[in-house]
Parts: sequence; C-alpha cells; structure tokens
Amino acid sequence: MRSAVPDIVVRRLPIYLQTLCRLREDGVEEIPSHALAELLDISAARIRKDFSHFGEFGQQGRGYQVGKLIRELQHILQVDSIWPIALIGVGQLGHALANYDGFSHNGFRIVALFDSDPAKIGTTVNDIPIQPIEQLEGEIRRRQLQLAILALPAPQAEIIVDRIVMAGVKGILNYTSATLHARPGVIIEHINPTSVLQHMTYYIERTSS
Amino acid sequence: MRSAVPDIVVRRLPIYLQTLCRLREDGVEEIPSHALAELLDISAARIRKDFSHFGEFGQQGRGYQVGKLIRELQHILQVDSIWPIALIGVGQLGHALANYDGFSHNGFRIVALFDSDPAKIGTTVNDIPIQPIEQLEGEIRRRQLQLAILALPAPQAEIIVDRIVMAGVKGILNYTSATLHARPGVIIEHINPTSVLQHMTYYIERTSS
DNA sequence: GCCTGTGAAAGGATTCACAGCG
DNA sequence: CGCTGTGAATCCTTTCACAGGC
Repeated sequence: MRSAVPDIVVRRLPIYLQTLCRLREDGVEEIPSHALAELLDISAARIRKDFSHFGEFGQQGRGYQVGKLIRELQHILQVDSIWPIALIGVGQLGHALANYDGFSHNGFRIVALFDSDPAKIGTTVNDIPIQPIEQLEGEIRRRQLQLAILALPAPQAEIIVDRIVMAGVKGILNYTSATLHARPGVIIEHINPTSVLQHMTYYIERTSS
Repeated sequence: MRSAVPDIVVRRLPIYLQTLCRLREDGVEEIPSHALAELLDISAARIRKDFSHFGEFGQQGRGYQVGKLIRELQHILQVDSIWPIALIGVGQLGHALANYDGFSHNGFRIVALFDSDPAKIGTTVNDIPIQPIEQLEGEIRRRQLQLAILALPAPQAEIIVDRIVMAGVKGILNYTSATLHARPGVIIEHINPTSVLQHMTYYIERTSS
C-alpha cells in the first residue's frame, strides 16, 4: 500500500466509523477509548494508537467527541461525500445490492447497473435502469465512475476487470468466486462467504452428522 | 483462538483450498510453492510455512500434489463432509444466498430457511421451505445445526444470536450491519461491504465527484 | 538441479506503562 | 482524578537462506 499508515490500521477505521455512527444515533456525544474498546472487543491502546497515526482527536480526561471523530474519520477515508458506483451483474445478488440501503449513509450510491441478459435491459431496480454490458466503458467514462461492484458469473470477471480499469475504475469489490489479479493503481477486494465459513469450521468441534 | 496454529494462518487456508480446487479443475496435478505464490500474489516461503504447521505435504524437487493437498486442507478445515446451515432472514439477500451454488462444492449446504414474515411461510426457495421464526430453536436442535447465516434486519440480530446459540449453533455468519458481541465457544464473523468499500476509498485519489 | 521444510533474522503490530494535560 | 498520546518492550509474522531429499 502506498502510505505511511499501516494497511491493517486503515482496515479498522471503517469499523470505528460505523460504530461511532451508531453511538451518535443513540445520542452518545462523548466516549473514552476504553468504552469504544469494550464495544469492539479490542484494546483501548490499539484504538488510541490507530487514531494517533492521523492526528490528535481526543481530549485528556474526557475521551473523544463522537461527532468530531466521525467527521475526522469520514475525511480520512474520503467518505465525506458520495462515491457513485457501477454494479455489474444484476442477478439475485445484484438485486439485493442495488436495493441495499446501507450504502447511502456511508458514502456510496449505486448509480448504474449493467447486465448481459437482453431480457433485463430497460427494466429498473430501485429506480436505476439496467443497461447493456456494451455501454459499460462509455457510461463509466461519462460519469467518471471510480468504483465498481462485480456480481456476475465468475468466468466473465477477469475480462470485465480489464474493461472497467481501462475506463478509469480504481476500486473493485469482487463478489464473484474468481481470484482476480492486481493491476497497478487499482484496488481489488474480494467478498467470499465460503472462505469465512471454512475459517469458522476449523474451530468448531463436530458433534454429529 | 484455541489452537497452536496462528489464526492468520487458518484464515489463509480457505484461499489455498479454493485456488487448488480451481487448479485441479484445470487439470493441474502438481504445483510448486512458488507457482501457487504467484497466483495468489504472496511469497512462496509463506505458503510453505503455513502448510508446515500441519505436516509435510510436499515432495522435494517436485512441489505439491494438488489432489493430495486439497484433501489435507479439507480435512484440516473440517470441510471433508457437508455442514448443514440455517439461513435466517429470507429477503433479497437471503434469496441470493439460498440459491448460491458456491456452497455445495465447498463443504456447506443451506438446509433450513426462517423468516418472520407470515406471507413467506410455506413458500420455498431452491426447494427449501421457509419456516416461521418460532420454529427456529426446535429445528436447529432437531437437525443439530451448528452453523447459521444471518440475513435479517439488524435490530433483530442480537436476540436471534441468543436464541440460536442456546439451541446449539457454534458458528454465525453475520450479513447484518449489527456488531454482535462474542459468546464463549461461538465464532461470529461479519461480512460488511461498506467496510470494504471504505477501506478502498482511503487509497483512491479522487479525480472528481 | 529443483524444491521443501525450517531455524535464524528482520520486520511489524500490539500492549505496556506513564508523562502530561484538562 | 481520568484520560490521551506515545516511547519502550513484548509479541507475532514474514522473509531469508540453506540443509537435506528427490
């Protein structure tokens, strides 16, 4: 990664941010590191050290102001304005993602849908029209989309990555089972329920069946 | 975690396993650590050291036999037979998961669906009937289900965790936005697209809105 | 020769523990 | 007094580099 801040720290920031947003909704205005630590099952020192990479956000004797810390984290993560996203592949998972309302309050909005099935073209999901896959590059360029979510069949994934990276996409969230290889300057992340389940079963003592 | 093997190593095993399965499908029978390393963008030494926690699976001068290594990893991860899973919450995401065919070849099968919406009870998804949430504990006990996937509204998640843990569930895959707190002997993992996207945007240079 | 498995070395991350501030 | 921010110490992970086997 291209920063002085360790990537493992950056990966924790979204957790902090989302937890703080929930606290704010509950009316919490101030919180010390040890209380946040307990909520998240990690150590208070880690939280303080994580934040210290970016500045001094707390106040001695009191803790952190929730609202201020949220704004700092949103700024650091660059989610203080909305990122428009292209969603490629509108099957069942794509439908669920297009309708997911967790994006909108966290800095993202799916603004364009693409699918290769002619029967779907022109229909809408969550008021967003599904466009033919042929229009992918044109639309990404026109709207300057930098993020894309892949929810299409795995065999098509690598080719689509080539196309969208050419068109300017810099971050790709991969829901397919394909292992995509990195391109310089492009971040690819994989969401894979099988891996998570297989990690869990390592620790579970089988009782039967 | 309760083992001598570092958890970070365990987390990589599913990636190795799934990659090896793909290689086997492509007809690859043998692979040296450096080739696997290149596919996965990690170092060959790490792969060898990871495997070395569990035994000696390779052969000098040749590498690893793909089929043998797959069986070893399946055994280590306990996915050499099928884990039945309860899926709780059959909205759009739940539908997508119930129909997802990536589970079946990797050690898992969703065998029971639950929802609190009376209109859905009795209908089936992928030939699995949706049952009322009241039957949750009974069905988990009867079928001795040890894994559950949560795909329901976040506010209900914590209560459901209590109930399914009481009924014997040992591993929970949490698709809700709720931060669930740990119970002794129960593994809870969170899949959260917002966190992944927010991690990506940290690294992307914004060119425009 | 090629490749694994592994001690030893290097590099990171987390925790400790406390100075210093409100 | 309570809490942050942080150097120092500890702990953990990765890489190096090579002995030994095929």
